Formats: sequence, structure tokens, C-alpha cells
Amino acid sequence: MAQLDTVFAALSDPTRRTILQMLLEDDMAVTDVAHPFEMSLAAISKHLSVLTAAGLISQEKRGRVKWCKLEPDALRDASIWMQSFGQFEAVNLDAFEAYLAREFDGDGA
Amino acid sequence: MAQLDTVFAALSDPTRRTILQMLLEDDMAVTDVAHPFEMSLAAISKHLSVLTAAGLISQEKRGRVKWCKLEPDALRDASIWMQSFGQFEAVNLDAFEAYLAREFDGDGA
DNA sequence: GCCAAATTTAACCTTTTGGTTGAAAGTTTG
DNA sequence: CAAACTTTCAACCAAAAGGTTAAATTTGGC
Repeated sequence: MAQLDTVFAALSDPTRRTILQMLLEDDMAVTDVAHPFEMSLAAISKHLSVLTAAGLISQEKRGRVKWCKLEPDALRDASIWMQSFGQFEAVNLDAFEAYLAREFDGDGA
Repeated sequence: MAQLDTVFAALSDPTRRTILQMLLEDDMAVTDVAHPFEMSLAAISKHLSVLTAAGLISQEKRGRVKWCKLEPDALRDASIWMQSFGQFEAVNLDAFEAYLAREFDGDGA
């Protein structure tokens, strides 16, 4: 499935994963998405294009501001694909929270 | 988390995903992995290196044959990361089987 | 010891990726 | 209208990805 290519490729970049996590909290304007990163606005704009092409986010222009919105549906196929290696035990919530904490520390933000 | 980079990048290539699915059935020698693909052995060898670097497979040399083995543990972190977008409903098994059928048709095999 | 088999390495090529800067385009507001 | 703001586009660059072919390496069998 071609969509898996773009979804996994989009997820392989830490900047883009961080963006997705930021959007988990709320929709954001492009400038605000860019703010925490030490990178040009144009670079962030490209990352957002990649995420949009993969279907992981959508962008809607209202006035001069383009709002970015998480579209978790695209993750479903990828998630389903992973389930085919079904020997993962159910997610341990404690481990998961510790994991998220680590992710937010170590990453691009 | 750096490991996520390599795992997702490894999964973004359809040849590598097909290889993982082949290894789901049984361990395989490099030559046998390469057989269904219209691609040089050297190219497959590189793909296997990528999968090994990502921790998705392991390779053990016995005699002159190197055996490839699925290592689903590495998928766990990626799977956990996806759970952070927890709004996925539980996997529908029928949809999943239809999905697998499509994947095996359309892909590199 | 020599030949064949299994796999990797090396050198190379083309395309993609991720970044830069600067200009352009569309929108709002003074 | 003009100036300011938000975002993208264009041109460019370096590095990485994915492939090739040919040579090298390691091992097994006669």
C-alpha cells in the first residue's frame, strides 16, 4: 500500500513527530508550529507539506493564517500494519507515560 | 527517541515491509529473501542491513549462509508511539485480513 | 587445493530529503 | 493605498537513499 510509504516516511523525522505531538493538544497556525524549532519557517512549511501529503494533518486557511489540524485517521493503516506482528503485549500505561516524558525531553522542541 | 527514526524509516520502504512479512512465516537465508524481488542481491543485502540497524531483524551466520530472523521487539516502541494518538478504535479483524490480502497483491512480491 | 556458493564491499550514479536564503503572493489593517 | 504579517515558492546545496555492476571475502564440497 503506497500510503504506508508516505506515512512511515513522515513519521521517521523527529521534527515531524514533535509537530504531531504539539498538534495533539490543539490546532495551530504555521508560525506557532515553527516557533519552538531552531529552523526556518520555510523548512517547517515543508515538513507540514510532508505531513499533509501523508494525510497525517490537514491545513485550512482562514484569513492569512493557515491552521494545522491533526488527522489521526492516516495513522490507522500504519497501526494496523503493525498489528500484523501481533505478538506485542498490551501497552503498559506506566511505561507509556515514562516514554512520553522521555520523548518530550530529548526531542526537537 | 533516535530509534524511532530508524524504525519508521526502515518501515517506509515497501520492499523492506514485504521482507518483514516474509520473515513472519519463517527465518530465511539472504538468497531466499532476495529471490522474489526483481533487484540485485546487493540491494537486498543493503535492505537487510537497514532492517538490522533498526533492530527489526537479526542475522546469524551458520556456515556460509546468513539466516534472517524477525525481531518484533523493535516495533514495540513505534507501536507505543502510535498509541499516543489513542483515538484508534480496536482493530477490526475482517478489515485486517482484507488489508493483508491487498498488501500481498500490490507489493514487491 | 581448487572451484563453486553465499554474502558483502566498493565505486559509482541518480533521485530524494532536509535545510538555507531571498523574493513573491495573499491578507489585514492603519 | 501602503505597510506589515503569514505563508509559500524558487533556486540552490549537501547529504542520504536506493539502485547498479564488479570485485572481494568467506565457507563448503570434491
